[in-house]
Amino acid sequence: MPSIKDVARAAGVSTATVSRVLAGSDHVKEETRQRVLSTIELLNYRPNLVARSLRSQKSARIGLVVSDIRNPFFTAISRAVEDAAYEQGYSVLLCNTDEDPAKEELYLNVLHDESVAGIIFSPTQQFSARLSTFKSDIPFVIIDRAVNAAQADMVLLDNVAAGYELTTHLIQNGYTRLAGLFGNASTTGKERNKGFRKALEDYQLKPLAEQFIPPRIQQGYETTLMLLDQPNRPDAIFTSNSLLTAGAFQAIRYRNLKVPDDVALVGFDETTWGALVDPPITLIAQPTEEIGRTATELLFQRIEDPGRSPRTVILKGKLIARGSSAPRVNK
Amino acid sequence: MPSIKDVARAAGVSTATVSRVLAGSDHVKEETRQRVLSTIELLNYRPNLVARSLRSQKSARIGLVVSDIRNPFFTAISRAVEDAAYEQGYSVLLCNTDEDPAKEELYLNVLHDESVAGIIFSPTQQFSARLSTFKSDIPFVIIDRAVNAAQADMVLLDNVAAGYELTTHLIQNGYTRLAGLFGNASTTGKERNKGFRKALEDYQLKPLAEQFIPPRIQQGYETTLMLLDQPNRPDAIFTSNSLLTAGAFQAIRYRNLKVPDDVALVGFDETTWGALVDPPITLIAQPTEEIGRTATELLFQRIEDPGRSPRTVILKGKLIARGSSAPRVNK
DNA sequence: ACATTTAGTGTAAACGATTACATTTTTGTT
DNA sequence: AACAAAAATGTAATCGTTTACACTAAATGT
Repeated sequence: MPSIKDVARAAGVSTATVSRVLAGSDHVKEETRQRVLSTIELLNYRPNLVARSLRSQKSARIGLVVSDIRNPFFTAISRAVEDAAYEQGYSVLLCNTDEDPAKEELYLNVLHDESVAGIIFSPTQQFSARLSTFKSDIPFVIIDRAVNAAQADMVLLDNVAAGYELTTHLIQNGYTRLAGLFGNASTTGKERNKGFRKALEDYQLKPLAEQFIPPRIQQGYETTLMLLDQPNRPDAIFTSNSLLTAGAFQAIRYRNLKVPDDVALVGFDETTWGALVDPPITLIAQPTEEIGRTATELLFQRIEDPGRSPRTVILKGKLIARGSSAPRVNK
Repeated sequence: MPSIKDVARAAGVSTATVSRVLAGSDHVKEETRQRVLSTIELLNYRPNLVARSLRSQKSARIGLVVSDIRNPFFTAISRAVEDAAYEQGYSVLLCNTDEDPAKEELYLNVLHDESVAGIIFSPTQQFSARLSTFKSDIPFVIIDRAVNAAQADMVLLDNVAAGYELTTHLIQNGYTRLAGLFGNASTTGKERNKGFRKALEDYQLKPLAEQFIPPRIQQGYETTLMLLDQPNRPDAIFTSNSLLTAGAFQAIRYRNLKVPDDVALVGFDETTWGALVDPPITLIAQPTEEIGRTATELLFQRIEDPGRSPRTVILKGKLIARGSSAPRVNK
C-alpha cells in the first residue's frame, strides 16, 4: 500500500506538494501537478483516510442512529441519508437503538470515539435529558421526533396536521366510533394523538379509546383484540405507525371482521404490504427521501458553520386514501 | 477533549504507562494502574480511535455491503450483523449497492480507504471477475450469493434444496402447471431455479415458464400479468425472492384471481406482509439472524487468522406452509 | 557482596497525512 | 543586470496513539 511518501519520492517532489495536488491547491505548477497525478495513477495510490482524519481533526463519516431499522420508515430514511451522504463523499455508520436508552448512549459514545463529523438521529424519549450535555460536542440533526429544547436542528413531519387529516378523513367517510393506537416511545405518537383529538373535537365527537403502547406489531395486535372485544366496538381504528397498523390488521382478521365494513383502519407510512393487503390501507405517507436528504443537508450545513442558529424543517405528509377507510355504507 | 498526554501528566506517569493500562497489560503496578484509572475517570478521557487506528494499522470497523436495504432479508441481516459486531466492540459501515457494479466498486474502495478491518457483503454478479484483485486486500465474507471461486468465506442458504422443497410442496398439494419467477441479479435465483427444475423432473412435470428478471416489485408484477394472460395459465407461481412475490401478488389481485384456487403463490423470506395478506403466503424462511451472526463470526476469525483456509457455511431454510398454497381442491 | 534476573516505567520513533513557515525559483520592473 | 515580488516547492512539526528499546530499582541467586 503506497503512502504519500512513496508518491513524493517517485514523482521527485516533497510530500507537501503531493498533498497540495490532492487538495486541489492552485499553488502548484501545472507541469508538476501532472507529474504527481500520473505517479498517483501509476502507483495506484489512495490517501489514507485515517491519517487524514487524525491530522485534520475531522472525518468524512457521519453516524445515523435509528430506533428500529426494521421499521420501513427508518429503512427508507437510511437509504436516503446514505445516498445523500455518499454524494458528498461521506460514509455512514449505522446504529440501531431498539428504543433502548442504554444502547443509545453506547452508540453516541461510539460515534463520538469514531470522530464522526456529525450525527443524524431519532432520539429515544429519555434523550431530551441528555441533550444539554450532548450539545456541546458533535453537530447533530434530530429526525422524526421533536425534542423539548428547540436548540437543535430538526426535520420533522407536521404530525399534528397529519393526525388531524387522517382523522378527518375517517369522520368524513362516516366513521364515528374512533379508537386510536399511539406509539408511546416518542413524541410523534403524542402529536399524532393531538391531531386525532382536535379533529374529533371539531366534529363534536369523543374518542372511543386512546391507547399509548410500545410500537411493536405484537402490542398493536393485542391491544386491537382488546378493543374489538369490548361491547361498544369501534368502527374505525387509527394507528400512529406502521408496526401498530400491522398488528391491528392481524387482530381484525383474527376476529374475522371485515375492513372497512366492520371496522376501518388507517395508519402511517408507506410499506410494501400496505398496498398488497385486501383492502389496501389508507395512510399518511411521509416524504422519507426528502426527510433523509434534508437532514443530511442540514447536518452538513451545521458541520460547516457550527454557530448558526438551529433550524427546524417541518414537512407535510400526504394522505393516500385507499380501501381500508372507504366511505361507510349505511346499515 | 483530553488526550493521553493530559492523563499522563495528571497522573504523573508517561503516556506509555497510560497506554499500557488501557491495553490491560499486566506490567503495571497495581497502585499505578489505580491512579491512572481514576485520572481517566476524573478527566473523562476516552481514547481517540482514529489515532489508535493509524498507529496500530487496524480498526474496529467493519463494512457491510448489501444489494438492497429495502429488501427485508437484508434489513434483517443488517440488524444481526450490527448486533454481533457491536458485541465485539466493532462498528458497522453500511453500504447499499442497488445491484449496481459501479456503486459496488465505489463502496469497496471507500471501505478500503476507511481502513475497515473486514467486509461482509452480498456481491453483484459482476463481482466474481474482480474477486481475484480484491482477495489480496481486506478480509471479507460473502453472504447470500455464491461466487465462482470457492476462495472465500461464505455463508449461504442451501438454495437448491430450498427451491426443491418449495416446489415439491406445491406439487404434493396438487399443483401441476408451475411457473417460476427468478431474480437475475445473483446466483441465488439460478440455484433456486435448479431446485425448482429438479423437483419438477422428479415428478415428471415440465415447467410452464421460467422467467429470469430483475428482483423488483414492478418486474414481478409485469411478468406475472403476462403469465396470467397466457392461454394456458399457471396454477401456481414460484417466486425466488420477496420483492418478486409482492409483485406477483399484486398482479394476481389486479386480475381478480383467487389465491390459491385460481393460482397458488409461494416465495422466499419472512416479511411483515407475508403473514398479513389473505391468504398468507407460503414461503421458505431464511435464518437471517444466524446468517448475520455466522458471517460476522467468520469475519472475525479471518481477521484473526488471515491465512486459514476458506470455509463455506450452508444453512437450511425452513418451509412455512400457509394458505397461499393450500391443497388444491378438485374442480 | 556481587552478578543476574525481573518488574515497572520512561523515551522516542513510528503510523500517514496536513500545513505554517522557510526557502528556492521564476517572473517582472527599472 | 540587479532587485523585488510572486510563485512554487521544501522542511519539519503536528495530530493521539502504540510499542520497541532503554533504563532503574528491587529481588533473587551464588
